[in-house]
Amino acid sequence: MVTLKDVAQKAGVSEATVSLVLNERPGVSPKTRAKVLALAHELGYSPNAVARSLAMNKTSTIGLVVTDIENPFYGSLVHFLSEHAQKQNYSLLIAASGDEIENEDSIINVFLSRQVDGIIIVPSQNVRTNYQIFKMLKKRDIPFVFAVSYYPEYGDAFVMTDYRAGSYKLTKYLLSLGHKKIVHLTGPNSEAPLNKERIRGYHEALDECGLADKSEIISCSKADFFSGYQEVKQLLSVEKPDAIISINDIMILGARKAISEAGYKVPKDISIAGYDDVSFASIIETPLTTVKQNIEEIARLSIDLVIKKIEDHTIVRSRLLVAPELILRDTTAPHSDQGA
Amino acid sequence: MVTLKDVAQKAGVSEATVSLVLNERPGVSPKTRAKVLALAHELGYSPNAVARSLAMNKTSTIGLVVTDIENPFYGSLVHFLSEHAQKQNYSLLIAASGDEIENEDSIINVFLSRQVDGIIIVPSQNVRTNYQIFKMLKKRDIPFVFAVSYYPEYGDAFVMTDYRAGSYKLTKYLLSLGHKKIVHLTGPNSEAPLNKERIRGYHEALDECGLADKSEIISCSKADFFSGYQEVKQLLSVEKPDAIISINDIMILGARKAISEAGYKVPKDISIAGYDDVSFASIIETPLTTVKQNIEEIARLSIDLVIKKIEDHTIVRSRLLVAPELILRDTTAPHSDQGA
DNA sequence: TTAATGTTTTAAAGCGCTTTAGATAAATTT
DNA sequence: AAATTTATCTAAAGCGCTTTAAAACATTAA
Repeated sequence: MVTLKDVAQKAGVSEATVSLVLNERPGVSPKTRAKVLALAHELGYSPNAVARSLAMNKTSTIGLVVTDIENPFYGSLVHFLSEHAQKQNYSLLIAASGDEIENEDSIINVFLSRQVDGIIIVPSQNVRTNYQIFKMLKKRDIPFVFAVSYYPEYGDAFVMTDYRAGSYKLTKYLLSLGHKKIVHLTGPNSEAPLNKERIRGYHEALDECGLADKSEIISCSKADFFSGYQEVKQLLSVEKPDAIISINDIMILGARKAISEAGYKVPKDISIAGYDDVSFASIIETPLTTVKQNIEEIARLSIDLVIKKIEDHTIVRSRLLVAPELILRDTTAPHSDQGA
Repeated sequence: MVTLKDVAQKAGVSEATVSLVLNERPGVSPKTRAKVLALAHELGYSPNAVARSLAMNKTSTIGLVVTDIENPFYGSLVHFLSEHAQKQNYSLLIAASGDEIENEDSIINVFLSRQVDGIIIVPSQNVRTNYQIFKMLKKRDIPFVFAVSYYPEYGDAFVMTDYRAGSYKLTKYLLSLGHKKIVHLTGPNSEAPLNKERIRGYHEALDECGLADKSEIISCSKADFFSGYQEVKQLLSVEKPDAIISINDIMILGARKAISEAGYKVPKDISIAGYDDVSFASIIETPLTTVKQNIEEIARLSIDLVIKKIEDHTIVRSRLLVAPELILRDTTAPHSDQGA
């Protein structure tokens, strides 16, 4: 392995000089600069970032703890986070928590040990009872930001979709189609921002139309396909709503399965809509009406925010909401009372 | 920040002793060991992995360069890689190449600069013309393994599905249903192992049934939904095959769209099958017959292999093929000649 | 009691870099 | 030509850890 020292010796200058050259710092003559550069190239010198980090007390590394990369939504998020981090010359240390709270904590500790400059957390949707770790991060002044979700009381930076607005828009749209009974499928922890804000938007829309009494929230034990299927199967055995919406795209596909099995057609008998607009939403047989989260924007803002916090340590609070977009496809149709 | 030195001073011992204790090395009395441990805990000492790496010339970090995490298949792979790396006390530095060859190279260089202990490469499917980087890795004796795909001439370690076997099984199955004309949709670079081996399996199965002359490969410009749609639309305007298979699940959904638009029913008129068994394959309206890759196994073997290479530098070659599994769902049915 | 052996402990060097303060050389001013 | 100023360069310390070789101490054997 060729080190800075080697370059210095070959070039007949001090290590300090080589360091200055390689970091494009002023105070070295064009002549020596050229000589050093040539030699470095010739020897195939590649700086040792570990040594550099130790000396500078900065690793140019961001730690990313993410619940579940398997989920295409998070996969996409990781993709854009990686892309933007690279652009800014940061590397990403990534670890999947598998949606387990304890894993989150231990991953964060590993990150700290590895001296990451900042941390991006895509938190588990499970219920957390112990917030020690975030208090600690704050006390130790480690820059961290929440992406996609967050804990309202802890951390003063997050980036996520304006869930309220998304659900509001979607519900309004369904109401405009003449639907009255719109059932909202939600995840297990209805206090999680991911669920709560969506429900808020839903309620606001209903209220505005004087349909508050039609509100029906069904809380699924897990926010997955099977859970959506089961809950809707159960639901349909007692009543037939006009429409069903959900906090993600996957659960609503489970719902659709139950709907088909019950002998109803989508969207003729029941309109359905998802949330997220994951990759498959547009390519399935009946493309899904859904609310698209601008994942790339969330990723970009998250990276920028954490870097900002790293570089000027003075940021107070920034809570960024990214506007969602209503994507109309084929699973929603006017209520059968209204003409098609 | 509390350092090893702080702990040493408080405990009234040397830094060397503290180091021995913290690394659970012999040669220190139980008494001092206890004292040091207690103090370390009390002070909230957390070792600085960067300093450690520099001293030991080992980072316990694996660099992962992956084409496209957005693709649920790779997302899932990354998930399991992360999980297994954590279990073995390695961290993962991840970067997405966005399927661009040049990015792959520059990412690898960043990894080298960061002194990763080894590299896992999930290569782009684009055609590579310059293999310098792999030669360099080899020359510098950097452990690296290819996952999911590989370059036959470069690198002596890879882990991937036995694509040949998967396509063979699937084709055999379709033949057993009475189909004769089975069209195979493949990606742009038919020399990439990902495509080549699949085609081999397909041909072997046809040959065995004396149907070699029925073989038809359609090469799509990109291995995505739209490309699958277009090629099959074109195909159906001239002939109607018995079945269509593909190198992944996404393209075959494109194909299905074209099939529907042409007025055919799946699977009554045309059977279709994908490859990969990505998450959505089972939850769409008509669940997809496909070949499941054992992603978790691929991930586990990749991590184990690279770590093995890191720890005992003597491995020669290991080319691991993971068995795929045929998943029968609802998009395949007997040929209409045969009774249902 | 001394020598020999074994156990614990530590001083010091080193990992590859950055940075600071001072040395040296060159350019400018009087 | 000497005195300043300015531009280049470098010695040395330091980042937080590991490791080696030797020192210090305790134990056992002779």
